[in-house]
Amino acid sequence: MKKAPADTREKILATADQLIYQNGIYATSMDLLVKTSGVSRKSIYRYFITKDDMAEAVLKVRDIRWMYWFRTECDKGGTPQDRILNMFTVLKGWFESEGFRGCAFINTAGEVGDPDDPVRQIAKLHKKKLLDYIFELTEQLSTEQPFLLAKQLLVLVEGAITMARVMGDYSAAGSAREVAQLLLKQASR
Amino acid sequence: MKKAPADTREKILATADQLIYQNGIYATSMDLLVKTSGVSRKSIYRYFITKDDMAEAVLKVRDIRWMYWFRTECDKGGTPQDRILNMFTVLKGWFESEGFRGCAFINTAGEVGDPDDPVRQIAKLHKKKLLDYIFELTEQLSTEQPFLLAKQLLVLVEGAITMARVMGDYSAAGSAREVAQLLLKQASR
DNA sequence: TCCATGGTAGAACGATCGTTCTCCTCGATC
DNA sequence: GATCGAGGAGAACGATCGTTCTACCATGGA
Repeated sequence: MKKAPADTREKILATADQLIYQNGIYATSMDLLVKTSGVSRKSIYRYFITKDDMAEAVLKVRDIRWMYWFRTECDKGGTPQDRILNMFTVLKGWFESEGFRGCAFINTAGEVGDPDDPVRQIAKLHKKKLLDYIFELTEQLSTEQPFLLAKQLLVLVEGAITMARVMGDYSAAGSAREVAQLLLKQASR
Repeated sequence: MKKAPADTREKILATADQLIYQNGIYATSMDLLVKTSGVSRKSIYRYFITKDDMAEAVLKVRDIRWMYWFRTECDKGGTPQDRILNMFTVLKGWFESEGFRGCAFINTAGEVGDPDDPVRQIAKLHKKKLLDYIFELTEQLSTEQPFLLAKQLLVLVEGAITMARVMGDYSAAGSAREVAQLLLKQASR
């Protein structure tokens, strides 16, 4: 059975995603990617023009996959309030999962200095999507300024992720959750 | 007048600090450092065993300098409450300052995958110092659990910095400040 | 049967990396 | 005045980077 053309591309993306998430873009050499994925150099360059092009594709896929996963997990909560608080429980589970290395997009922003770099745009867009999702939730609350609340909640989410990554303090998810609880109480008055 | 031996070392550190902060450790080549600083390769390697060794020194100096600056700026507030809220005003000023590129230590955590790497330890310690400072402030409040409050405030600080860096949203400092205000109101009851 | 296609293996290119080296200059100290 | 150490300019080393190339293999449709 001949492999479908898309299979090779996906194997490249899946392997590169793991390598980039674990070690970063710079530390992921094409040589390492070839050896780890079992895909030849020629095939890699058939599907991607350059390494940067491939890194972009990897991050775009991760953006979609992560957002879908996060949304699905959080939406298991019943009320909008539950879903909002659920975000921080989901984060805690993520922190404690094997191979957790923080947010790939925050890491990318740390790696790539130029704010106009394509991968930085992807990172920016990713956080924008996250803000949009939180805004969807706060809109369902009977609060006066749901967008301001969404931004405040995003600060909590980003803070927890950053503390987990830099300090290794996974309890930051709990701290953020406590604050979120207070915010919700305040918003419902 | 012959230059004091320490002058060359400090020139290396000052130049490397700027380059690393702007572009990251990987993107800062020794070649670029030589050209930018005007210090010869030989002199650099006289004061630092390796590039990694130099990067460590750079981050250690920045840790001390940033903490001193942040502390001094925040302490201009009068009451402990003022100082705590002042943190976010100071952050906003930092975000809007020329050449702002986020927190060098969060960036380092994004660049260096290995959590046991020496530079990652420096980053971790830096955030620990920041937590200690915030704890000093919350201890002066008549609240029951000053350490928990300090951790919550640190989540807000890290969240604001991360949003400023990744999204370019400097208003995150204001969002974090609003939440901090609510936390203080809650703590003083 | 032939041939286009997608794949692997691996050599090879030029560029750049961190690091070391040689050769030269200058200024302070004995 | 001789000596020594700090520093500068730049060549050079081996390693590794991203990228391209050649050679060969396997498959499926005309």
